[in-house]
This record gives sequence, C-alpha cells and structure tokens, in this order.
Amino acid sequence: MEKWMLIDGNSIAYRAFFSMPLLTNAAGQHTNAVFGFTLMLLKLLDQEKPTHVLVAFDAGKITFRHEGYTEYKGGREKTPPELSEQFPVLKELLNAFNISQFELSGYEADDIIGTLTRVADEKGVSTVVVTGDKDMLQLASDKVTIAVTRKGVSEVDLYSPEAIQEKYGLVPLQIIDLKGLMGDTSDNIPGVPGVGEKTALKLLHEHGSVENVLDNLDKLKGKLKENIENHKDDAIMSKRLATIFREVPIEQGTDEIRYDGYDAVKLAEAFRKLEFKSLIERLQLGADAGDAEEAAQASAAELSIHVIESDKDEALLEQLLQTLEKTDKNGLYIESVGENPHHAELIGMAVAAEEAVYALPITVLEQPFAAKLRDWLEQPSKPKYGFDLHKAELALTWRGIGFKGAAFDVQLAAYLLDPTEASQTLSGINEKHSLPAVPSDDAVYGKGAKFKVPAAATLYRHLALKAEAVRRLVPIMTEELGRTGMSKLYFDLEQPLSRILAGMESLGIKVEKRELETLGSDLERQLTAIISDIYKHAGTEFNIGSPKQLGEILFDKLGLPAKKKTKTGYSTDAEVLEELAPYHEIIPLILHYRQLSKLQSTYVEGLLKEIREETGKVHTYYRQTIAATGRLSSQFPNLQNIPIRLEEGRKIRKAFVPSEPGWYILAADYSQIELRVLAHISGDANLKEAFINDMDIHTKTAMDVFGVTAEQVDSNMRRQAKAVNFGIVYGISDFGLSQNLGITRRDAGQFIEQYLEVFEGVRRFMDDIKTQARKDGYVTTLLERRRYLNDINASNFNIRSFAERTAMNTPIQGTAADIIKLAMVQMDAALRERKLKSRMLLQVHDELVFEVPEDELELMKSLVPEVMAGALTLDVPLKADVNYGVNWYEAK
DNA sequence: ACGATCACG
DNA sequence: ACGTACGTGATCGTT
Repeated sequence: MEKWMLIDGNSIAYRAFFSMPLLTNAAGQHTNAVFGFTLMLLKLLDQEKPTHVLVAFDAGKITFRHEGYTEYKGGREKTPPELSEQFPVLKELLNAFNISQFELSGYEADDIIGTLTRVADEKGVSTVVVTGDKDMLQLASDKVTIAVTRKGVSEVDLYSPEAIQEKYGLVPLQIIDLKGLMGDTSDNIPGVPGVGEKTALKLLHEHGSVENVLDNLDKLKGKLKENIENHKDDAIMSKRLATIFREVPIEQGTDEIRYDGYDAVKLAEAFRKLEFKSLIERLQLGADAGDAEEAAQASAAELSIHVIESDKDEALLEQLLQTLEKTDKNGLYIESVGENPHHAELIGMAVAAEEAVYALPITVLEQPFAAKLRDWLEQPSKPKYGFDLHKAELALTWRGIGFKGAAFDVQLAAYLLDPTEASQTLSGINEKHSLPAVPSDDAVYGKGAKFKVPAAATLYRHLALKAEAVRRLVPIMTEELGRTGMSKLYFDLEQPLSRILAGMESLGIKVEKRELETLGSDLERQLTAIISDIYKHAGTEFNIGSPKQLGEILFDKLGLPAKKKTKTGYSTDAEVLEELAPYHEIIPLILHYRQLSKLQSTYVEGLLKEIREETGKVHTYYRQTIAATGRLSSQFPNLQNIPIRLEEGRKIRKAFVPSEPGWYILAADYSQIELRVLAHISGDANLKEAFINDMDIHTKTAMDVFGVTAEQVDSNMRRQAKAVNFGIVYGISDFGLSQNLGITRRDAGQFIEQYLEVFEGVRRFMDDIKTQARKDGYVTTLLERRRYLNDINASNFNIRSFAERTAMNTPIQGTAADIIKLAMVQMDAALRERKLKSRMLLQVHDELVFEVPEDELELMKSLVPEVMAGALTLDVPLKADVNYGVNWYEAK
C-alpha cells in the first residue's frame, strides 16, 4: 500500500525557525530551522511510515499569482538572512535522508503539493500533507489528510474533511472562501476590512461561498454591508489568490519520490557537520559521542592487532604478506615525527588487511627477514591505500627505502572534498564519517613542547587504529569523489601530481652557499650603517625591529602623526611609513632597514640554514592540501616567495644554480593566466578578443576604460588599468581599488563601472557566480575543484562580502592552479617519454623552473612553453614565456 | 602561541 | 551604512 507524505518545505522551515532559539554550529552556520525541520521529519516518518516522501519548495519570488496583483506577499518582512542561509543546508540534509525535493519556477510549494494531492485523489492513494499553513486545508479529502504544525513544529494537528467540518463547519473547498473574506496579512491578501475569522465563518455558514455572500448583500446591514459592498473586487481577488493551483506541469512520475529510508553514513556525516549530537545518538548513527579514548579502546579491543618486532614474528609477517597477496584492499599508515618530512624520523607503520592489522617499527624494514614487505612497499604494481603518502614517501626515501604504488590517499581526497576543512587529521576525517573513533595525534603524542612518543604498545595500537581507519575510509571517500564530480580531478591530476612533487622535492635545488654569504656580509655592512644612522636621528638606541618601540619613537618621541592603529598599538607598516616619509628623515632609513633585515634574516640566514651540507641543495616541501583555491604551498624553505620585485632582493636568485656543471636554469611562466582564465569562464567577448590578438591586456583595458587609442595610453593610465585588472581577479570592491590607487572611493567606483560596461561578460560572470554560490553553497573551478562558502548568505555585511569576493576569485585562481598542475603532469610525462636529462625543480604558481643540460636547451626552450600553453584548451590561447641563464636570477 | 610585518603569485 | 582587495609562509618581538 502506497502512502504519500508531501511536505511544504518553506512553510515548515519558517515555523521551525521562529519556534526555535537561534542555534549555530562551530562554523557559525545557523542551524535552528534545520534542527526543527529534522525533528518534525523524524517524528512524522515514524508516525506515518510513508512509502513516498516529497518536500516542495517555493522557487523564485515571482509566481503566477503576481500577474494582476503585484503586491502579492508584498507586505511580508524579508526572509531573515539567518533563515535563508539555512535553505541550502536543509536541502543537503534532505539529500542525506534520500528524500526527494521539488521546486518549479513560477509556482509555490502549495501548488506543487496541490497538484500531487489531485493525483493522489485520482489514484486513491492515502496521503498526508505537512504544512504550517491552514490554507492547505482546502486540499483535504477522504484520501488526503492535512497535518498542520502546532506550537513549534514537532506537534501536528491532523485535519480530515470531518475534522474541518467539526472545527469550522465548512467543507475543505470553503477554506478558500474563508480566506477570500478574511484575507491573510502574511501573504498580503486583503480580504474584506472588518471581517475576521468569526464574521467570515458566520457569513459562510449562511451563504456558502463568497459569490453567494455578494449576491445576498441586501440581507446584511450596517458597517458590514458597507465594507463588503466597497470591497467586492478585493474579496473575489482574494479568493482567487487563496486558491491553490492544482494543475502544475509536473513531468516526472511519482515513483521518483519513493522513500526507502535514509543512508545512515550520509546522514551521520550531515548531522555531525551540523553538530546535532543528540540526533546522532537518537538514531544510533555512529560511535557514541562519549570519551574518545574509551571509544578507541573499545574499537581497538575488537581489532586484532599483530605486532611484528623481530624475526621471531616472521610467521605473522608471512600472514600479512599472504593477505596482501589475496586482496588489494588495505590501509597503510606510516608515522613520522616532525613537520618537515625531509628531516622526519620514521617511528613505525601499520597495515590493515582484511580483519587484522599489523604494526611494526620502521627498523624492522631494514632487517633481512622483512625484505618481502619492503618489496611490497617498493612495487608499483602493489596498490597502497594510505594517509599523506606524500610525506611518507619522502621520509622513506631519506631512509633509503623506496615507495611506489600509491593507489589512494585519504588526506588528499579529504582536501578535495573540502579544502577549507581545518581538521585534515585522520582522526577528524574519521569522526566526520562517524566511523569508530581514532584518538587524535595530539591526544596520543601531546603537542608542542609536550610532544613525546608513547610506549611501544600504545604507539602500535594508535597506528593500527589509523591504518584500520584508512582502510574503511577509502571506499567511502572514493564514492564521495564520484558523487561530487571530482574523481577525474583526483585520479588523473592530484594523485599523479603528488608523486611528481615528491620527486621534485627529493631532487632539491642547488644553492650556492658562497653567493649567499657574500650577499650576507654586504647586507651586514649596510645594516650596521643604517642602524647607527637611525639611532642618531632618534636620539636614542632602541630595537628597530620592535613595532612597539618603533611606534613609541616615531609617534610619541618624534611626534609624527599616527595614521593607523593595530590591535596592539600604532601601526608602523610600510604603507603608514611611506605616508610619513615627508615629515622626517628617519622614515626612509627605517624602510630601508626593514627591507635589508628581511633579506638578511629570511633569505640569507634562513636559506643558509636549509642547505644540506652533503649536497649543497635545499629541499622544499610542497603541500598539496593547504590552499583553499587548489594552489600548492611551499615550506622549509618556502621557495615560492624568493624576492624578485626589487633589485636588491632579486640578487638572492643568483644563489640558485644548476646542480650539474655546465647546465642551465630554465624558467617558464604563464602570461596573464588568471585574466585569460577569466576571459574563458566569463565568455566576455571583448576580453577574449584581446587575448586572441595577444594584446597587452593592461593597455587594452586602459584604452577601453578611458576611451582612448593605444597611442594615448600613458604609463599612469596603464598603471591604473593594471590595478583594476588585479581588482577584478580579487573580486572587486571600490574601497579596495581606491586604497590601492590612492584615489577616492567615488572615482574607484566609476572606474569599476566603466570597466564593467565595456567588459559586460565579466559583470555577468560576477553576478552569476554569486547567485550560484548562494544557491549551491560552493563554487567550482574548470576541473570541478570545489570550495564551500559557508558565509555566502551571512547577515553580517563584512562576512558576506568576503565570501562574495572569494566566490569571484576562487574559480579564477583555482582554475589557474588546475592548469599549471596539468602542465606539471604533462611535463613530467614529456621528460620521461623523450628520456631527457632535464629536471623539473620548482613551481611558483604560474611558473615552472627546470635545470637543463646544454644539449637540451634548445629543445626545452620550445617544449616547456608548448606543454604549458597546451595543458588545457580554452576559448583563448594560453601563453608561456621562457628564459634561461646560469642561475635563477639570469633566467629572466 | 600570536600578531605584525613583508616576501611571493 | 557597513569597511575590504585573493592566496600563501618565515621571521621577529611580545604575551
């Protein structure tokens, strides 16, 4: 027997919102309407046991009811942003429930439900309609019952036609007449003034319908008669407005709203995100929310853990290897201590295979009896499923142990699924999926100064739990990547790239110690001179590097005007100092001091510390799971921020040299990749044309914005146009541009307006991407990389504006990141295929750096830009410029 | 541990 | 009216 449940989504969400206190989760997302909705849903699913469920939503603001009565729903307060931000969340949650949703442009939820109840009546299917709106009572029939929420949302009153008769003395269709007479302030339906529920009911009991009341006006008298006479048309129109339209063109069959129960894993994940702990418990959706350690012990107890410590355990090892032979499903966890994998100490590993987990200290791998396990690690054909295999591979490599055959990395997958998720720990990912708890690393090892490797047994148990968690997470995350359209991005791009990055990092780049030392002593001399000069001007010695002391000297002692303040005191940043330059001779000295001491401490001393004694190389660590846009980041040392803009700093690049005598450094960088990407994704005809003709984009922008010819563009106009282009990429605001150019907000605003008039496709993109972000709660890049924007519907202007700029910037910056990553994978393949000796060393967001032997120079000069430009075909050409020299400085 | 500052794209 | 450009990491001084 079919049983349908049709829910008026907007109405219930509204009721829930106003009946619950404002709840928020840790991410600042309001959740009260979603919570109330869920309580109602769980209760009614249990009570009614429907076989089919549909939640209908209103779509858009304009419905057919507005035709002829534009004020419909006019007086209504705007939906509070705290509520509207919950709709995307609610819709996502309904997906986790496996409940169908429907909305149709131009119609309200009422009409969709009205249409389906008509179908239900025709088919004779027993149906319950859930709403907060008594208007819907007009749909009641012997098959259709209306559940109207009462006080909050979890209690409902059920109305059958009999119940309506009993309460109002009306048949269901007369509810429309009731509304026609009394009106409805919330929908701005006027009705007749002075007629409320009581009078309307009396009139209807006597005359039956609005029309009959109007035909029998002579039977009325006094003020009532006068009011109805004067508002005849209003009454007729109000009745029309209150009538639910039951002929909505719904195409799909009702089979599509079948409800077969929720997906516990998805639902648990959704509840966890929303922090509905009580509901997780109530539905027994996962591990108890109790003590993590306790839970870990409980799950560890169920887990059979075998420790392999010496050749006495050879039988266990054999058992592990046999299991690995039998099945490709495994979970590998390799533990290292320390942030820098090039220096990390490996302390142990665990492999989960089928029902058992095997844990061992890394030293075992170096013993002869474990040679086969080492082979397994080194075999590309033996798939490994792990967590942060990139780091593991590097740490193993430094220990002389090879690693090949990475098949899936839970950390990398988690990053793609939500690149902004702060907790990229295995424990966090595990918890998010409501799997048996794994204690956090902090809990086991302690953090910061308290870090300590625990006793062997504790360590093995922890590693075993992590390996087991990996094994369980792999299929879940593989499925999630598929569901979010990111399988290709993961398997064809990010995963291959992680191997390539590990290779680049192990290779390292040579840095001339002598060159840095020479630069350093030069800086030292200059700094000594500047420091004493500064002391002279200040009349006292102080720590110039202390913003606090500097502020006191400048603003208190020397009496310079303070411009900006920070949380802790005066701001003394370069922007402030530059404004102060005309007031005192000390200012340029301080700016110069800052510049030189930065070079000295970060780039000379800092870099020297990173050079490996044995090889003279530095080995950066590219992190693939940090940047929210999909870019890489670089650490220990950061080789993505080596100075270039000022000549003094640029000299640092002279120290970066090829590792083989007679070779060259070759650097290729994309030309205007972000604006080219913008041209493609916005489809702006003008911007596309500019790149198709390979014009100087800033000059072209200046021509269009200022309305002049190429010859008339002076350097200042070009500079301003360049700033506008930057602004566009960042998600423009007039204030931001005015700051950058030192002009008024008005002027900046006019610039932007001028720009958007000429580049109208860009304007459309900016508008569309924000709308789409509000609807979906995330934005994507060309390769479907995703970034969630939780704040896109925030009520706080600042927070929301930030999210909007992010919505505009992320597809641009992120697509550019996609493209250079593609180029890296293709370049790696090209070097292998052609068996070239040249090596890819560095990536700096839009630039790739290689070391190249002389006999490959000519080839590489054409190959690299060719591969980079051809990495992805867009509607505009991509372009890469190439340079080379005996060091990185000369490759310009 | 955190904020201010400044290096890069 | 609200007050900001997007994305990172290293170093220093202060708490």
